[in-house]
Amino acid sequence: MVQYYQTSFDASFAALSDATRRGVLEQLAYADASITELAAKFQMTLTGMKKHISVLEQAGLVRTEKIGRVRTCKLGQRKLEQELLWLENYRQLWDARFNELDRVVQELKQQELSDGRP
Amino acid sequence: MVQYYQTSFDASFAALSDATRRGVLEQLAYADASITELAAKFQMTLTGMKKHISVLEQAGLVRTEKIGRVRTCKLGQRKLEQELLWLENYRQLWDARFNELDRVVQELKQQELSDGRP
DNA sequence: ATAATACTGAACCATATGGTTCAGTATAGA
DNA sequence: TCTATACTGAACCATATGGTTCAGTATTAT
Repeated sequence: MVQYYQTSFDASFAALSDATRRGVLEQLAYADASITELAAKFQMTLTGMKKHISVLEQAGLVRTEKIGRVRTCKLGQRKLEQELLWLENYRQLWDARFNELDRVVQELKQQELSDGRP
Repeated sequence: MVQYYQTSFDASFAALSDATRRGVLEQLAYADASITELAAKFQMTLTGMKKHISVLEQAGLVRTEKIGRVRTCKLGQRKLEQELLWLENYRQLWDARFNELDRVVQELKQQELSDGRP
């Protein structure tokens, strides 16, 4: 894994580790929203929501634009493709690892069998 | 999203938000390892590595077994399938959202055109 | 001009995180 | 039996997190 990805992964997975933030992302996938709207929907103070938005923005998952006194939040440029690839790769390794174990277990069983009947 | 998944997602994404822990998972996908081995590989005290392993264990990503004085760490039962599904779904929503924006932009262009020539 | 709205920043709080050291305990090896 | 190894737990530390309140500032509406 390249060093470059490390910090980026840290930030995006950390951003995803909070239910409110995952909810915000889902919400923004449905429609853009202001801080006030999001704060209301997730029952939180404006300041609290602002912090979450900052985290998402830092991770490149959300982009915001302030027009007048309203800051509108939209989905950012990152669609978590690298993270998706990491997970897919992991699942593949996991499967390979467990298939290998299965194989070993099968071999042991074979041995038992051949030990059983000479 | 069902409430049940929330805490589980919190734990697994939080576990993945650290480069050392992702490294440990990759390592364990390759071969089981003791705490000492992992601590050496990631240049950290035993106690430090033990904490990471605890986090991974809590998240169900790693399973350990102590035989004699050696605790061996192996991949856990969770292969992050739900998390993978969440990311896939998100990417899909993201694409849909941006395609929609493209469509709106196209419509605006069309309008400009028809405004241009009566 | 006044009042309401929308956000922002600082300060605070409790708890978590990622690491350490130090002092054990339990097991394995000579 | 003595010693080295492998882990474990408590305590500590600095910093981050997820939230709050309170006191602003900037915009919009009346």
